[in-house]
Amino acid sequence: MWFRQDLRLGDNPALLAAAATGAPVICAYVLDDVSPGVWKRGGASRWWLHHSLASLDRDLKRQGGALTLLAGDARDVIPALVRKTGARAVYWNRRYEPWARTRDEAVKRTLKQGGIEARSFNGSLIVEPWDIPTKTGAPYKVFTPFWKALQAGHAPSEPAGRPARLNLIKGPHGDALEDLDLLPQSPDWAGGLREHWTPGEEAAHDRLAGFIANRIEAYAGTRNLPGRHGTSRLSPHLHFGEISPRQVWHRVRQSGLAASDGGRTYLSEIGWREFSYNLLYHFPDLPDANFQPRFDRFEWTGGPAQLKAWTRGQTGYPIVDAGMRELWRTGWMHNRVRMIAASFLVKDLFIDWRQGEAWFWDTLVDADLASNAASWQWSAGSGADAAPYFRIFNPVTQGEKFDPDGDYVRKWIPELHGLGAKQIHAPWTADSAELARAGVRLGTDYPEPVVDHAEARKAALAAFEKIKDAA
DNA sequence: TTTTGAGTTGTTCGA
DNA sequence: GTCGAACAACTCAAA
Repeated sequence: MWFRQDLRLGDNPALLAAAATGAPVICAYVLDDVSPGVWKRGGASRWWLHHSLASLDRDLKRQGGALTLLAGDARDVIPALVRKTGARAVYWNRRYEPWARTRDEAVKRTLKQGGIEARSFNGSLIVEPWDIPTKTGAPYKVFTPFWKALQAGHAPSEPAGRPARLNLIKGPHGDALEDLDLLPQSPDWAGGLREHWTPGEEAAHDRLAGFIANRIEAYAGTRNLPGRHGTSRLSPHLHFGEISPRQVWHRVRQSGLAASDGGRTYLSEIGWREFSYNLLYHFPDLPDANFQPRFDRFEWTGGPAQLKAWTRGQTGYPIVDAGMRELWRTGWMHNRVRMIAASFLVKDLFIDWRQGEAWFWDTLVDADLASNAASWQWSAGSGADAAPYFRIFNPVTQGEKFDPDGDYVRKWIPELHGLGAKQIHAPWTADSAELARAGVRLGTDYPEPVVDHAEARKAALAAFEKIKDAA
């Protein structure tokens, strides 16, 4: 059993099939930093992976097995492991990243040439991207019809539990987890991650249960409020396959809330994950190239200084900076704020969305090639079914609307703590007495805005106008 | 083949 | 303060 991004024992099709053979099963994980090229896993994601592997190894040991850890190009490592162990078959759950598809096909070919059975399964998606075409056979490019078709024709079957009889044996000694170098050493910047997250299958189910018990009913409204704990925070668990979308779907149904506003809205977010994978599969350039080629002519005039202000949370727009600091500290950012921060990078700072995509890739614990690429292209306006060009978020209005008391900003930008709700999203509008009372020296404790949003908006509209004709 | 209806998440302006 | 319209035109998906 070759584990990849399916780090769970429950509802794991490849593991179930391996168990069903009755043969002894060796469990392996390969840290392959070679095959992904530029899309090698980022720092925050590596931290998560470390702990998720540790968790899976503990679970396997309880069943008499263990996880064999190996590093290197899976095209070499997997066949070598087969030779060493005398394995007769290798089972795994599919991945959809372009580099992973190429790699896995090669592994499969090599194994089959050697007379080894190689089987892959669907362990990550409700519907395989090739199983949900439009009536003309083309892939869906618009979310709503895609989601309708999925619900009508591809509702997932009941999730399976853990294999009832699993004959695990220990494989050869591989690398020690510590030697895979997944954790930051000097400096150890993972303190905020440890505070906020517990990787692993059990924690994933706890998160989901807590969400369904306490938050899903009000989700349609509270999901937009970054100062409240209104979302499920399941994204990293889903990314690593500690829980399957099918399990999520059925837990929500079992709760009886699937048809409520909150339940429907939440399940549609699972739908967006599916849609992103559908796009990535059919358009493998999605992470690297504008889906709409006319965006190739867009003039990205923002430079390194602006990018630095954005990544450090020093743009002078509190809602943007709060989000960027939450990301840096916890490896996660609230979805509403992701949209605001993305809109700001692209439409206020005129920086190519791919730079934002790369930053998120490195800093998010839930960094996922499909979701990250599809969402950045959506925000930039360059994607399939993207936001209309005139949809430019106003960071002040958004802050006032979705963080009305300023709690979220105060949490992540302590230097603005003394400002009231009226000024906290636009500190430059406070008069000098108010600033003095709050103990804020603008330009010293907290930056002046790096750009004037009203001007930037006009410039963005003009820039979009320029690339409008001739698609 | 042609037609028709629709398309995640917003902002601004003027009445 | 509130509300509706304008912001473009295009592409997608299905009838």
